[in-house]
Amino acid sequence: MHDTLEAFAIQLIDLSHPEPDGSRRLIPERELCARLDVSRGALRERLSQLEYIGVLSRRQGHGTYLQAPGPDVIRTYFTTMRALGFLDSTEIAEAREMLETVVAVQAARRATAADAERLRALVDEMVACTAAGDHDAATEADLAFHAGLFRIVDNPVFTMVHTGLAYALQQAMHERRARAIAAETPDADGRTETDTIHYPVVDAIAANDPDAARDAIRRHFEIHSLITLDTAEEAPA
Amino acid sequence: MHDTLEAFAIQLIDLSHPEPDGSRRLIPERELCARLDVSRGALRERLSQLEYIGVLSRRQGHGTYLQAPGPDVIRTYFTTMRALGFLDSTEIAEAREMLETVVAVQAARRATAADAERLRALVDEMVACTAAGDHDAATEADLAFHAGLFRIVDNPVFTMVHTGLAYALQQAMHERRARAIAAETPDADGRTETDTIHYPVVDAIAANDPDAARDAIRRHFEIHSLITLDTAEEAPA
DNA sequence: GGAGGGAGATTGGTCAGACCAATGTTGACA
DNA sequence: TGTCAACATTGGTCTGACCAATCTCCCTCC
Repeated sequence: MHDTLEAFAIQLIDLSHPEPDGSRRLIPERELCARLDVSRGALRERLSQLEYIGVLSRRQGHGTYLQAPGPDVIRTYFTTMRALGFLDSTEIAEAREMLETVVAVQAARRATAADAERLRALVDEMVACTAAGDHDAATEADLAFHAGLFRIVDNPVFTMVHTGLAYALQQAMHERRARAIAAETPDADGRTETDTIHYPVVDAIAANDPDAARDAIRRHFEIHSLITLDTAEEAPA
Repeated sequence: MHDTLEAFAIQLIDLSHPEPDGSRRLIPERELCARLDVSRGALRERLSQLEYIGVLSRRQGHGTYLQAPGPDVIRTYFTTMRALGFLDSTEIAEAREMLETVVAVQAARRATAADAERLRALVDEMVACTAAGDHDAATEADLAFHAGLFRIVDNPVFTMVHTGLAYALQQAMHERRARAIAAETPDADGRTETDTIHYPVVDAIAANDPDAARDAIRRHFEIHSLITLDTAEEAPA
């Protein structure tokens, strides 16, 4: 078992059979051991690594499957690094904002009218939730809006990284949003600045105007940044 | 062992002792099993996951250490996904170019004169290598230049992601560069377009001009893109 | 005949103990 | 004092067994 993980993974393809849903079912672990001439313990160590990165799932009493990883594959990666103090929230938040900026610009280049409408609907929903006092739902809609930007650009690497960063920041984002809401004075329509700042982003994307999108998302982060939210974490070292 | 990986990792901190180099040495596996009330096999499955993401290293006959992950932690992640066909080179290349674009812009905001000089030296070296006919060394210098952009911005998330993407593209990049060099006609100084296109990036960064940096890096990718390099890969499904 | 349920098979999850392999440590010997 | 062999430490692997969740199939009962 001194192969690289990718070499090991490739071997598994030949030791599996296709399923109707597009995944591939591996032969049972005990057979795999025999075929690869390795003990079950060593095999399971490798399988658990592949499971960790989301390309493999195991169900007791059912089987083991090779599958396309979901968008949250990188999630545990960042949350673990953050939990151990090897990344702090400031660094994660900074990366997220730079990522969203470039994605908003790219989305403005690529968005169809339908894409823009979907985005606008999400902002409308967020505003409605805020007006109704349901801040948790509003935060959900907020997250959906940002995920929507990535959906337009439709690059799996960016989507995975962004999803992972969003998870790692989730706690901080909820707290920050609650604080922002509390500090803001709603206008006549019950909208907070946090809500309305999203519309220029939608407008720019609907107009396919990358430069306007860059300005709008930048203004958004100016009043809604998570950077420097908490820097008091300490590394375990 | 139904904890999340980050919860498990946090437990380990208390079961380790600091080392002079800043890492933390875990107590032996057999003791860990007893303390965590779990079998060695199950424990090792978890440890191998942490090892995979680079926050833990194991040396036979030596010990197990918690450590800060290096910049290449995400490498196996992308290479494995690519090997299994869940990511293709086009997607990886696109992400890399968008990432480098935003990083070049940010670098232009933050770069000191010393930063810019380091970058310029790398391009000079690349040009010298090309002129001397050492295309491998030139490619190395090229990679170092792009890594240098990330060093200026100094965000560990971006650095990790970029390093991982670069690894996953390494083969493709070498091939592409060899092809580009072969197709180009050097100018009077023996410089190819691939070489000289880097200087405007350095100039923009030295001038702390983000907009110029964006234009320069975009022009760079227009003649040096890896996107659509190969799209003939097939998913194992 | 159809629905429900239980026995058994399948398969991943865990455990225990042993031995192998690499590394570090100690102390005897030249 | 330097060298090296024996031993201790520690991660790496193997074997075989049993547990737990799930599925399959057939029997029973309505």
